[in-house]
Amino acid sequence: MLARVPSLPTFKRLPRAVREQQMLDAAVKVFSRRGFHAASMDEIADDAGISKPMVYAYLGTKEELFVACLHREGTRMMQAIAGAAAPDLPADERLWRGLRAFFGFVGAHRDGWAVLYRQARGEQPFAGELAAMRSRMVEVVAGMLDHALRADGREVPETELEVVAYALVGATESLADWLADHPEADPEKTATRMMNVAWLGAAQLLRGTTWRPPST
Amino acid sequence: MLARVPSLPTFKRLPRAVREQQMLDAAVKVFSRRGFHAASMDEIADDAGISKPMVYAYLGTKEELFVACLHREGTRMMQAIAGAAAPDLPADERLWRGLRAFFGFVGAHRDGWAVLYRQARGEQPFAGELAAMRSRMVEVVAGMLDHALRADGREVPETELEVVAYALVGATESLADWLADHPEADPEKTATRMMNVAWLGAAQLLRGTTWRPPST
DNA sequence: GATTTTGGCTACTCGTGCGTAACCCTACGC
DNA sequence: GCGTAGGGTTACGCACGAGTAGCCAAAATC
Repeated sequence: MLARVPSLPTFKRLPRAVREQQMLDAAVKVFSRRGFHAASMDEIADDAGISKPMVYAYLGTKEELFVACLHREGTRMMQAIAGAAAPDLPADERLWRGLRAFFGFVGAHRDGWAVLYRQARGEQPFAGELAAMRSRMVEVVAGMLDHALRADGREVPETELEVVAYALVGATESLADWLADHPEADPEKTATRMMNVAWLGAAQLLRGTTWRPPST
Repeated sequence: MLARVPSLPTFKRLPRAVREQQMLDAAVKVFSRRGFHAASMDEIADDAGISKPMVYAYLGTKEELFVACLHREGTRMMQAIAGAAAPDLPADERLWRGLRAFFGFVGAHRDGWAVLYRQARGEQPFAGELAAMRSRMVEVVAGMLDHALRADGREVPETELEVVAYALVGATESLADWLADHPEADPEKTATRMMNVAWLGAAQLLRGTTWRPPST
């Protein structure tokens, strides 16, 4: 019925690896704008300049696609940070470098961050995935604090450290959200601010200063 | 076809106000467990012990229902906090009381918090709603810092304060998540930890101490 | 130059779940 | 004692979007 146009030379046969990246780019973009559920596979395929079945053929179902996005972006981020923080530097220097790398990354991948990390927090199937990454971050930060403390001859129960680390990571993520929402803001400056909050507080804690609740 | 049982006395005619609360309770519960999209109106209605059309009649569409949940829980939380923090106390005392009230609330409404605030972060239609609440919190915290600073004769640009406040609020939310995930954890203790991170850091800032990036 | 592999498409099926039409019955006001 | 408003129900329409069947063509490969 359809007068099949005999393949108008849209000749765009590309190798799988390339197409997969295009699809992931499109997926990140669409997921970030619409949210996981509101995003449609059709729109993603469309945005990638390809048809839906190809997406299924290469990256699998919608959930698998989202996880693939999460992994790619997460790995990129981890690498950016790991590459910046040499483990033999003093704690504040390491923290500073890590933060700078982190905010630099978020600044450069604003919607990648916004899309995935913001999305993944809510949706059940992915919350675990994300939580695992966050855990690794918390671990690293807690390890750093612990290291600094021991070097100072002090020791603090693990749970305590973990909670503090959790708070710091949370604050950092929060500022990342802020950064993602303020396109004109400077990542470097944001990192400095975070450092102010985190380090001045952490320094006190490392020194052994502790705040105590007033007798109620 | 159905042999209609002539109204077995399930007699459960309740006034609108009551049913609405039951529905909201059920909605909060289901939304928090399943997430906004995965939650079905049927399940909510079921859980509230009522039929679906009643939910539509009283609370409107799914989105409207969710917003209603957000509002109820948000208002409750705000009241809990506002009731605790008298405005004429010193900054640290106010902060402490606010945090204690906050974590107390989250501890007592774990799934209310988890469900709504965690959900609302991701979903486009509600992100705004949530952002507005967060803004009010940030405002309050920033105002507090500003107040303390002025009393000390110092002054700091508004944006700077806002970002610091944002980080503190973020850290607090993060610990709230942690608390919601750890049923055995003590809200009071969590509040103390947060106070340690926030106040020891903030105190330094208030004193005028500032961290500066090393010359790269 | 034939064959197989790989990249690609159009056009469907089918489940799921929101929202509603149409109807029922009890309690209260008068 | 009777009408009516408000609490309640079942059973459906319908749209939307994930995932698929089936087919085509251009490169590799032999």
